Amino acid sequence: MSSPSRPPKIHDVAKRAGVSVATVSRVFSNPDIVSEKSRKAVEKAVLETGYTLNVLGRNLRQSQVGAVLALVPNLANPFFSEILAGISEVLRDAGLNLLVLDTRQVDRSSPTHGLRNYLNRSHADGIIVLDGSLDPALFQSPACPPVVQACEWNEGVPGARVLADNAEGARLAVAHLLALGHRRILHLAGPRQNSLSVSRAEGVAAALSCEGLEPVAVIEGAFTLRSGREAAAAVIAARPTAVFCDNDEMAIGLMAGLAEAGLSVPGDISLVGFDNIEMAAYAPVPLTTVRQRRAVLGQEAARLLLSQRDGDPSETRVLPVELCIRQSARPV
Amino acid sequence: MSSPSRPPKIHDVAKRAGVSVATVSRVFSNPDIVSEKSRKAVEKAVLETGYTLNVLGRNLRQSQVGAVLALVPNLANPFFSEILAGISEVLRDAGLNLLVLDTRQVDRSSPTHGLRNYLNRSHADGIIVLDGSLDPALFQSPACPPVVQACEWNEGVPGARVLADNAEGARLAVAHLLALGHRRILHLAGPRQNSLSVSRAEGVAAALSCEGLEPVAVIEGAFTLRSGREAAAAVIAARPTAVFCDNDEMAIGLMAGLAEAGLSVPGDISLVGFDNIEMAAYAPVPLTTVRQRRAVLGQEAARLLLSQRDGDPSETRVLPVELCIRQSARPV
DNA sequence: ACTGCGAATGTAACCGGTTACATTTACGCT
DNA sequence: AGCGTAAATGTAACCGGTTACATTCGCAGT
Repeated sequence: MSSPSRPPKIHDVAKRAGVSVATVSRVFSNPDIVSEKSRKAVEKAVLETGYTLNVLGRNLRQSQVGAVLALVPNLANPFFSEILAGISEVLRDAGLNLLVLDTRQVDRSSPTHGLRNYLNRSHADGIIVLDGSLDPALFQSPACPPVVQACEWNEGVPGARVLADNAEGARLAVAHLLALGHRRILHLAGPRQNSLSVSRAEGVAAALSCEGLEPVAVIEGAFTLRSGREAAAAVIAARPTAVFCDNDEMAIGLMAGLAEAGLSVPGDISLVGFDNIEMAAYAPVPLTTVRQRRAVLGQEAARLLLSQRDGDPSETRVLPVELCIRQSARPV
Repeated sequence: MSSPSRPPKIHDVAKRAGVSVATVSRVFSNPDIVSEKSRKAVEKAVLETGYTLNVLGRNLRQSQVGAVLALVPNLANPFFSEILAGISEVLRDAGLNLLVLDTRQVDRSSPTHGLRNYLNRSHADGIIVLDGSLDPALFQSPACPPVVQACEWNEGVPGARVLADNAEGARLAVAHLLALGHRRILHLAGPRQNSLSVSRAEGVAAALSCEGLEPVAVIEGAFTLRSGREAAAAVIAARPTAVFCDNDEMAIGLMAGLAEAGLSVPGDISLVGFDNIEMAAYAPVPLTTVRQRRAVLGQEAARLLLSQRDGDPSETRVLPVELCIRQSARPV
């Protein structure tokens, strides 16, 4: 449309439309306060020049980035993708972009490089932390934007939290096994220091203590398929009649490991998982598990971040979970 | 450390260190050209004031965003998470951030809103497109930054491409089935217009034509577990001895559907998938499939984008695939 | 005609860095 | 001492918008 040389600036549009730059700016940010006549003139000039707003200029002046950073422990882990989708959805409606950073890929501790650089108002307008293993000191800086923790959490980190009712979910799962008559129940847990593992262990203990029981063993896994399979030998050695797994992937891995050892699920051992990933229904034996709505969790995290940014006090929101009964657990 | 009022600016640091703002700036961007003495003074002043660089200012001046945008068809689909991880890794090493946008969540066509706003130099320094179904006209604007297509692609979109050797993968899979003696082979494909489906269909045809054969049927699915399961009835009706599925999820879904119908894999029907998702090895019957390295694909896409940004000509890179033999396919 | 007032618009400072260019400094050499 | 040159530093313009504040305009009321 115009000279092919350099991209048109707001100034060019203003000159062409016969108005000031302020008016052009207002047409973009607050069209209602400019007269019909000027507005039309500006819109025409925009079309003629092919002008597009340079967001960098606006962002600098308004001291905002227009993006929120999500810190995920492992971007390749499908568990997080649905949470991210929920986050993304809410952010988009608020006109914000989603930045994603894999905390594994980044130097977590260096005082001057690595993660610290990202935790800055000029990098993101807010941060959603899905990784409970980060140093809380990182978030103490006055330059750090508002923070919301989702899914996993860490006591030292300030700001709102949104999490599934992990203890209740584990309690439901184990209560289900107890109701089926199981007494020798094993807990295939996540990493010891992980906040999810801790609260799920509480739920397990709560359910078992009603009957005066304890787990026949607690085995530590890594939330992965492989670690589930590798736990099979140790599980068998403990001779449980049922296993509660801290997530579905370990449960499915364990299923494979038990099959290799010639044991059948649920014939020899009953299994309950956690998360209700889509694959749970398609496992060798459809998996009884605890559903947590990951998309909702992401949405809620984004909403909390937005309201925190607007000055609302930070709160902790606990999302309900429910038992999803399939075929991997049955009476002794 | 300093006044709690407003965050320190580069000017404050300069005054404190007794140097000019230019020197401070140079300490950050090019420390080698400033004298030892000044450098120490600046570093000391930075610590004392708690100064942190405001990236917005720098970005505006340098007309760069410091981020690359990835356009994914469905963020909740775990297939993409590993690609994103690969992209993220390379970008991080180049000092760039990863922005993610779910193209489902966004108005694809509006001329003034939706996607178009994002395809702008002031939004991202480059774009990686993982969605082959976008209108190529979107990328024609002179304000659009460099584009790389990965995985799926669209002929009309300019720029480099990186893709797995889909045709070869499909050919390998079907040749494997032929070698096992299968003659009645069915193709459970992706959506008809999808670029992956198209090239995989070519590979299927290439392998079959060597024997003068054609698929006994082609069924269109949606790359999902559910669509695989739902295809079971139509599959059975066509009476194949083997099925090649365009991805692992449909294969696993189909496995479930066949089991419900009382058919065994590979006893009654052999199955081959595509992708080698982690779950493939843990399916009810470990799935023979075609491996494509998704992380590598993402890395390569990011590398191509970087070199394209540096002025290198855009090229198309085809990544090798390999057959991964497990237990879901066996001789007739 | 004059005043008052709200709506519309314009001017110019400002956001916080980077960097071209000018200037100063340090130092070796005749 | 005088000069030339390279290294180090400083000054101020610049990136491209937004917005506080001042100004002008339009119109109703007396």
